[in-house]
Amino acid sequence: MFSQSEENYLKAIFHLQGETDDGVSTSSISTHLNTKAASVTEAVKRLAEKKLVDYQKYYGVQLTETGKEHALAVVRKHRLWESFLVDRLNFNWDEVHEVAEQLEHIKSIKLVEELDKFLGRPAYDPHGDPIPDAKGNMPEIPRKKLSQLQKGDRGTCKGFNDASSSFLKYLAKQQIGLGTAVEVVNIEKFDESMTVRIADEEVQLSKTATDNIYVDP
Amino acid sequence: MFSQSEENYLKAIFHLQGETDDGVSTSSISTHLNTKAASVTEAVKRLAEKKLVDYQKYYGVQLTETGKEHALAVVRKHRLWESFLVDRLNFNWDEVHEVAEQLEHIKSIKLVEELDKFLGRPAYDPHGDPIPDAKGNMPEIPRKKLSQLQKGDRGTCKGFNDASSSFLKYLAKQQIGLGTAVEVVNIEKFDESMTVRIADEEVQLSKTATDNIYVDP
DNA sequence: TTATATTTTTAGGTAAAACTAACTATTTAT
DNA sequence: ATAAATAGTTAGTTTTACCTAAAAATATAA
Repeated sequence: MFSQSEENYLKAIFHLQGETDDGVSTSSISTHLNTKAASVTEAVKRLAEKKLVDYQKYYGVQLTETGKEHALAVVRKHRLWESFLVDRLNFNWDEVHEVAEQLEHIKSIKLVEELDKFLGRPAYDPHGDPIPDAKGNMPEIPRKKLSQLQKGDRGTCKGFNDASSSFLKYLAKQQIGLGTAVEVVNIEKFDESMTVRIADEEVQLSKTATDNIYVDP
Repeated sequence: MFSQSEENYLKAIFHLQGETDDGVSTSSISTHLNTKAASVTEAVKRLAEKKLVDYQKYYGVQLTETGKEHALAVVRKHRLWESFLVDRLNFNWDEVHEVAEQLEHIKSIKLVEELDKFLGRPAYDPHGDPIPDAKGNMPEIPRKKLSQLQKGDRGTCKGFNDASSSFLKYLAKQQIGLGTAVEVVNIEKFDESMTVRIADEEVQLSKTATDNIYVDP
């Protein structure tokens, strides 16, 4: 089995890897996990020894097949627990992250399977992110960033990219949540900030914000 | 906050302390936690430094008020999670322990409170053990397992833990039901099986069976 | 293309939590 | 009451996972 720390590294690398095929840098991992670069180098060496990542000095890391499977298993648990907290325990979707960070490390295959069944095998978590199935397959959804919409376009919020609690609180304050209907009223040229209409209220959103909000047309 | 290891020590000391007022011995803790006595001495020193136990070299440890509160909080979480696993996730009562050992260390006051509410504020866990409330109070009359009675003790059956049909058939065959009066005639040392008198008949019950029968004195 | 800046790694240190082996205190039995 | 047995503690290691400071490699800019 793997330690919590190892699982956190796998997850971080998974998230940072994204679509690209190049290695994930030491510093990006250290930023993501709030540790120092030196600690990352050590951790990554341990992971490489265990064949969970491919690591080349000075050129970053990539998950191996095994590493990716494990990362996906952790992501699956994280998102299932978030669903549980919101759907069954009355948590708000912006206060589940830290707790799910702990719960995702619980080791029990039966627990995950039964939790999934109990929740009705949800495809998306409360943030709109897809939940991998037991084999690591994600449901595929076409998602657009709010920042990609044009003036006059309408959409429905389907997910949020940045899971930081400050961002989630910001969204809550603006009355934006999953399923919220938005209409682009105006886009400022100089900073790409957006004025959007939400239930007859007009709200100003920075490019940073609209980059992190996913919408369906 | 306290580490998992520290919480495990607190819980072990709590369980070993029982009713008595004398200190819990190093060796009993090491047996309970499957560690070595030397490790316990070290751990206990750390706990004493944090004012969670009173420790006198060579004379064992006792929980302080704070230590006891914390131990009870962990016990509460453990038993709530066991209830959740059995009542909602279709676990059998004999496969929940290891998972609950992990879940009991999750840190979130809201989680415990909401879980308790979600489960309908149960008074007993699936093993029949009382669940402390948020303040650390246990339900008044804790139920006893038949296996906890001594030779010569009498009791009345108040409930059964294992609801499997094989167990219920077994009980029916032995003429044991709700309200049945039992008297402990003998306890075998080597396998803890019990001879009980039920309406002038003597019956042999395994430890597995007596663990699943609750009695009032 | 060389100098500077940035990034990454190495080296050395710390703390928690376990271990073994050796020593010390307490208890028990003759 | 003293020796033997049992129990508990100390000392010295190990592993994991973090850190800082210094060195090395890579990237960038004049």
